[in-house]
Amino acid sequence: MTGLKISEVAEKSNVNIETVRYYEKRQLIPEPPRTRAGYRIFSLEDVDRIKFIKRSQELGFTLNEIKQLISISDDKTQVNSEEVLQYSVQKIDEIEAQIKDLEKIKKTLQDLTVQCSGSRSSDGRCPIITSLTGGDSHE
Amino acid sequence: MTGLKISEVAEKSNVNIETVRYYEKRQLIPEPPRTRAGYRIFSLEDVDRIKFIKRSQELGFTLNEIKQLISISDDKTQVNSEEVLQYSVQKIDEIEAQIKDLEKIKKTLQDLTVQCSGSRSSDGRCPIITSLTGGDSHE
DNA sequence: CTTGACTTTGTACCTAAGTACAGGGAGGAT
DNA sequence: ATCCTCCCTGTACTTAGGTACAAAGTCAAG
Repeated sequence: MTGLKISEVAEKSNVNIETVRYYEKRQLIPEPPRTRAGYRIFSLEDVDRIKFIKRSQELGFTLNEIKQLISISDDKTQVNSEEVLQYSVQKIDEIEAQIKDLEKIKKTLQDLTVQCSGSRSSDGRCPIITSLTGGDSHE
Repeated sequence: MTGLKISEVAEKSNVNIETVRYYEKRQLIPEPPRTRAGYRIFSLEDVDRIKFIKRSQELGFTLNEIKQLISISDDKTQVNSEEVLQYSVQKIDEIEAQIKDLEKIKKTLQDLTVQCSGSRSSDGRCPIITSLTGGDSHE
């Protein structure tokens, strides 16, 4: 009686129906049992798992990483905590690297726009363009 | 005599040969003239343009945006500077938003790992997993 | 003249995370 | 019995920026 149809599970977990089927195919959720007619029957645990997937994605994990995360957390040995921790620390490092790259890009772009605003009255050529075009400055 | 073959232009601008053809198809570089046999003939300006594209990509511009940038800079009216400036300012905003998102993700992940390291001796369940799985905390 | 390195075109494949659609079956209300 | 809505499968398409490959033509050296 607690069985949910695909549209129900999709709605409860705020994803598209196709996404549910896609997660099943990617083996991120277990293969659900079926009615005699072939309809999938989901449980509230499936809803929780999909929400877990979505929250993990927001934290920057890919579906493959999430699959790993799930298998670690399903495996209830005492060591699992260690592995997940390592995963997360690594992910934090990756995010930090991304932030650094973006900061650098931002700085470059800001420098260029400052130059551009400053020298506008001279010849009409934007320093952003000329700096990108000509001067083989960084290689 | 200054004509460059595709492999030469690719090497000089540090991209794959296929990438050069791809940029031509995407109209990021002008259609080069051909020899009677159909071989493309490039110039040093093409090398500069490809380098421009690559540098712009590093600054976070997409190929479509770069195409715009090129058409603005080719159009030598006095207003071009203004447009490029606006483009860049907008891009800076986008980058800032991205950085903010990443900072937030990083903070969440850090909080979780701190909790995880702290409470490791209790029951072996990692707080990262349990916090993602159960507690419908944010929605 | 043959070999090897290069070029041409067109098409298909790649990652990531889905979305869309076609063609068919099922369930329940009228 | 019919209608509407839902579900099934399988396949193709999407974005972005390329990469890879096959079959064929070209060029220069030996």
